[in-house]
Amino acid sequence: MTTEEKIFNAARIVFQRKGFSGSRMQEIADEAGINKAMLHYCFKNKELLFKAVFMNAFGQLAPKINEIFNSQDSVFDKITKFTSSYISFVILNPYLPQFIIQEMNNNPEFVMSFMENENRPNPAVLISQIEREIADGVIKPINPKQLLMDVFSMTVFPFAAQVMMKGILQISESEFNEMMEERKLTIAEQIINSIKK
Amino acid sequence: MTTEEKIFNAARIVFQRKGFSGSRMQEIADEAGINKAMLHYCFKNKELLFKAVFMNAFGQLAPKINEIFNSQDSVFDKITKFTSSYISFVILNPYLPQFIIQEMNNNPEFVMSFMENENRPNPAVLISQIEREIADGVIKPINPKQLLMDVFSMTVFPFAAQVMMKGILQISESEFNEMMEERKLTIAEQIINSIKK
DNA sequence: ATATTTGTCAACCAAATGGTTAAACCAAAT
DNA sequence: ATTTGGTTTAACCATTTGGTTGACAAATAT
Repeated sequence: MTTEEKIFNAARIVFQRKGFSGSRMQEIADEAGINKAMLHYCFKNKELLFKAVFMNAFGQLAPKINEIFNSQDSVFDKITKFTSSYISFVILNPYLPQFIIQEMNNNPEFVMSFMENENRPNPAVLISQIEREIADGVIKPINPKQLLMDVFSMTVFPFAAQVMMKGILQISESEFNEMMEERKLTIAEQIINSIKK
Repeated sequence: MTTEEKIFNAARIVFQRKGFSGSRMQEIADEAGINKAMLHYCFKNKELLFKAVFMNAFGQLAPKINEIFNSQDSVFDKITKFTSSYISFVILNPYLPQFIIQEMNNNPEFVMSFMENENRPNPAVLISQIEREIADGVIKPINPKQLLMDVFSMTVFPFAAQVMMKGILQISESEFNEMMEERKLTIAEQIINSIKK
């Protein structure tokens, strides 16, 4: 593993746990097991290092989502594929959702700036498809954006609010993961049931 | 408005927007229109000021939730009341959910410590009630904790991930609020439909 | 072999930041 | 009028923190 990779991985761990302003360059250096000066040698400064980590995180998710959203599948299939593959991925990267949401809230303009490129999750195609399937009588008349919000909510929220949900529901790490595995199968079914005609 | 109140309100605004580590004492002082030394005169230090703000935020939500969860209503009525009154409240305090979730993630041990007292959202009663109604054949056999997760997800997520959802769905502040008003009525109906026998 | 570039570090620096202090201010009590 | 108590401030302090420098080692090229 190159030094740059060591730094990047360390930065990912620290930034995702503590956010941009809660993270210290020294802590990242320690985590990477190298000198603090190396951070600046490899990544210029904190902001650029953060940007690299954030865009990598986002860049892992967005294409996956777009691929599903823009495929030739039916709306029902897209919902099924999205929930299942999103949960599979995020179980392996449990800090990602909260990390992205947090930094977007704390620093909207900074984040939104590189939210414009073609790599952002773009549901435009899916939305028209939903409208078409409504017109065709396959789906009940609903607001497509509300449907998308439902899908994201049911899928992403448990991870984003993981600590809180564990606290409220009094469940352990492993119980939580079991519940998420279960959700992989149930969420889509439930949502589809509520919108199919 | 007393100085202490001015400080507290300023702190609430700044902390909720930028989180604990992203907030500066000077910025809070400026927002309150007073000298920085007053912060320390009134609230000793940053941590205690933050604690006051956080516990106030949490203290506004938890009792509301418990009141509904522990009432004499049916499960269906509880779901309806929760979603509707939660959304009404949070529309007026849109930064609250993300604030609470963020600080819980960034600082689990600190937050979990006062998650032990009687003031935390406690769904124990509701969970047994769900089990009873399942046994009685009113509700389909489901995992009660999954049901709670669904309710929280559908209700809280759009606010917690507000900035991201606005970005992805390309909606404005006012469109967002309209959607939330609509959700007040539809979410409960949708969830109830998916679990009623 | 030698020069040159690249990688790595200990020590250092300037700015930011949380926190303190001592004096001034002011209203109420004497 | 003077004292007294809490309130408010400007100036200051110690530490933390992001970032830099110059020396030195390890490759890489000539």
